[in-house]
Amino acid sequence: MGRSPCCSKEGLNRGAWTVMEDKILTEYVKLHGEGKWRNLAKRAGLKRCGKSCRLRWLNYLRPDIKRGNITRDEEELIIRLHKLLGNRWSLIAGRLPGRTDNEIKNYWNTNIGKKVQDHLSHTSKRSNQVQTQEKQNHSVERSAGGPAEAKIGSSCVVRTKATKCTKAVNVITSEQPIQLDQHNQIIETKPEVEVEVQSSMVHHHDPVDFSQFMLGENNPSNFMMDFELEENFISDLLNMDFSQLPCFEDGGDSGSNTCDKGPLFLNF
DNA sequence: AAGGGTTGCAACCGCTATTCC
DNA sequence: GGGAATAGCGGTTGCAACCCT
Repeated sequence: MGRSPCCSKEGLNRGAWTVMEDKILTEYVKLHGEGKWRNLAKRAGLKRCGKSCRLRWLNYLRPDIKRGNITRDEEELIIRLHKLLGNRWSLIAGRLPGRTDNEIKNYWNTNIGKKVQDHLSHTSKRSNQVQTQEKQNHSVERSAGGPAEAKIGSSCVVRTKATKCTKAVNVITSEQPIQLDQHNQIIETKPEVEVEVQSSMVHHHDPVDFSQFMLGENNPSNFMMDFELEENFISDLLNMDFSQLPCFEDGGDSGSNTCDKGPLFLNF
């Protein structure tokens, strides 16, 4: 395409922003608003590329930014949304007022992802014997979402760019649902989870043979549901109150909030 | 106290999508 | 319609702070 680089790097500052730079950028954005970042950088007299200015503003200088101290509620929400959306950090951040995609991504990679990894390595030891035969038959496939997603598995992840859709999907997954105890530690759960998704807004084209998505006859754990989502569908999905979903309800007695108590119905 | 290793996070990079002319 | 500019995203890197021996 012959696209020019976002900035010529000569003569531009890189690395950590100084207090003065922050002040200049903040004052300028307050005065003139966001957008046109390349011109903004020039006009504000900042020796930074526009991209860098945009990132600094969005991730650090915006007045509505909440920083640090991610609460347990927020962490649980991140886990739920990640399970649903995968590494769509910006979408996840959109559900957490004041949080940025970068912060959530970092938090996931340094905190939650680690817990999940520990959890999975622990459970994988225990289930090693059972899975040995399956591993011989199927190569381990990585999900499309990168390392963290590969660690967690993606059986409930809704891919927002896809080609096919379904009326109803019924997935029995052997994946371990994630539950946090009151000390924020991942706890063991029952291995079998039934997930059912129903949608009235997705397209109703040809019936889909879901067996084609299965990695193996009895190994749906890496199954990923692919939908072609209409704009209002994904918008509804992201605007709904996740706490109202049966899957995300506490169940009243245990503090658990995952799919271990029965089918998950997503009715749109 | 020192220095080597680890961690957390801000910033950068490369890419795609969208908008504008 | 095509190319450039801009916006936005997710993955990766660099480095300061912290921890451990």
